[in-house]
Amino acid sequence: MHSKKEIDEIIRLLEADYPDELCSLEYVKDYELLFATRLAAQCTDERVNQVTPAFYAAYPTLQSLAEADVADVEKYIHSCGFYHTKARDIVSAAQMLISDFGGRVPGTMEELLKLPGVGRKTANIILGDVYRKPAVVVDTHCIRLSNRIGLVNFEDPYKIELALRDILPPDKSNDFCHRLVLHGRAVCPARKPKCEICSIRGYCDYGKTH
DNA sequence: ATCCCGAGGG
DNA sequence: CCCTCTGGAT
Repeated sequence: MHSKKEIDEIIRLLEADYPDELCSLEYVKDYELLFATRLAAQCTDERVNQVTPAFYAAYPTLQSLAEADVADVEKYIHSCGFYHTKARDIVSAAQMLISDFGGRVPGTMEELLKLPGVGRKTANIILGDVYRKPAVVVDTHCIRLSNRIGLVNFEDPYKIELALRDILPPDKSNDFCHRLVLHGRAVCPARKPKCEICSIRGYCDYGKTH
């Protein structure tokens, strides 16, 4: 169990470690972030960034994506994995954005969750990064690090989202989740975490015992 | 064999 | 809760 003072210190240390470049997905338009996030499911951001330039060049508008042939979209995103589902989701989400949301990415959780292939994680990315609303993004890194640190002791993503919403200051939760991702990649991966160089080791249940 | 900024369905 | 969807890197 961590005190509020300890939580604040963890936030501060991670801010110092990762001052900027919080979002590692490259995008220009809002819907590009939405679809890049969909592509990032069980795939590295690095690989997503590798395929999106050619993909968005081939389909430069939301309308062109809505009219796209799913099999052709699959060719561009194939290396990201789950390409049948992802291609279908992207094309039908593009259609729904046009038909139901005036061609704009909506700014509420309820509306975002109506889009095919958009779950709470993707929705929170949009709420946080596009609309600058309080958002808790729970992905594989957030699950692993918040458990190792000892902020939570369960794996269910929605339960973690609710727990972190209570623990973290609303105006800092989104950036904090981004930094957990960066820290997860650089210092605290699933295998062989580098506790010896970790800035928050003293506040981490796992780090204190390893 | 395990992991990567998950979502949907049973 | 479980399972499936998938390629690429380690």
